[in-house]
Amino acid sequence: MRELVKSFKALSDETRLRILKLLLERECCVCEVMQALDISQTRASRNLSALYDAGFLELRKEGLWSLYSIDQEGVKAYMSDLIEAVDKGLEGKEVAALDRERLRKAKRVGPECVRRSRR
Amino acid sequence: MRELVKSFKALSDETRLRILKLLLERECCVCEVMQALDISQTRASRNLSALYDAGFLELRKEGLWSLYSIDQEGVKAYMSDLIEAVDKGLEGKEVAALDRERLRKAKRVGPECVRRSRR
DNA sequence: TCTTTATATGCGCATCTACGCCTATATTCT
DNA sequence: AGAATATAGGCGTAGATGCGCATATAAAGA
Repeated sequence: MRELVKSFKALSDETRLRILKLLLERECCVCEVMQALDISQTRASRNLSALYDAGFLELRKEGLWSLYSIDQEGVKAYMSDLIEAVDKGLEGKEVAALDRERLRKAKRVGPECVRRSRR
Repeated sequence: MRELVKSFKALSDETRLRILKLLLERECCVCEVMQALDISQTRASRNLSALYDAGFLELRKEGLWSLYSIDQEGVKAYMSDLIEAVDKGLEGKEVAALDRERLRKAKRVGPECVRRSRR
């Protein structure tokens, strides 16, 4: 689950999505990214790193260039994590002690948790 | 694309993922969510709203309760957006003027964009 | 009507995030 | 070696985010 949060964080930024869009076309160096998206070098570099750290990109060094490209395996892993998570209800059960019927019968029409948590 | 960023933002929080996990089990009121996840009322309410605003939840009022549940249609829409986005390279082309070969031939071995953007 | 209870929200604060500026590092060319 | 260039990273800051506290609102029930 923690892994999923990390992936979603990496994807919840317009600049990074634009970078992904660009890299879906083809492998690019930082310079090309900054040109194509008309953003600063720092910004391009930082966001590429972020996507890399999240496992969405591959990095290949060639001379002065850092060539980034989509990491097919990483994306595949993300997609299958996502699908599996939904499939099995995001791992384990969170419900546990939850039982609305029981609470209803226990006199109170609903849990008076607010009050309890206040004092 | 903007819509996707919004969705990813909503999903990039552990509390909200736990809420989704819970709601995959069954519909819950705010009280139940705060109990099951052992979080404050404010926190439960705010995060439920966030998921609702992002289109992942449905809301049904019954007496004093706000009953939240997974919005099947919303999730479906998200998944298809996601898949379609990847499929068509996240809408439109970003590459445009990008041409590494051209740049290579233009004397410079690589774009000297850093320098250019500095002054 | 008065009380209880569930939920939502304004305010303030601590923290996180994105990014610009500047500089260090590394590689290549002369 | 010295110069040019591509990239990364430190530092500072503005803005976003998460959340607790207190309170407003609304729906029942007594």
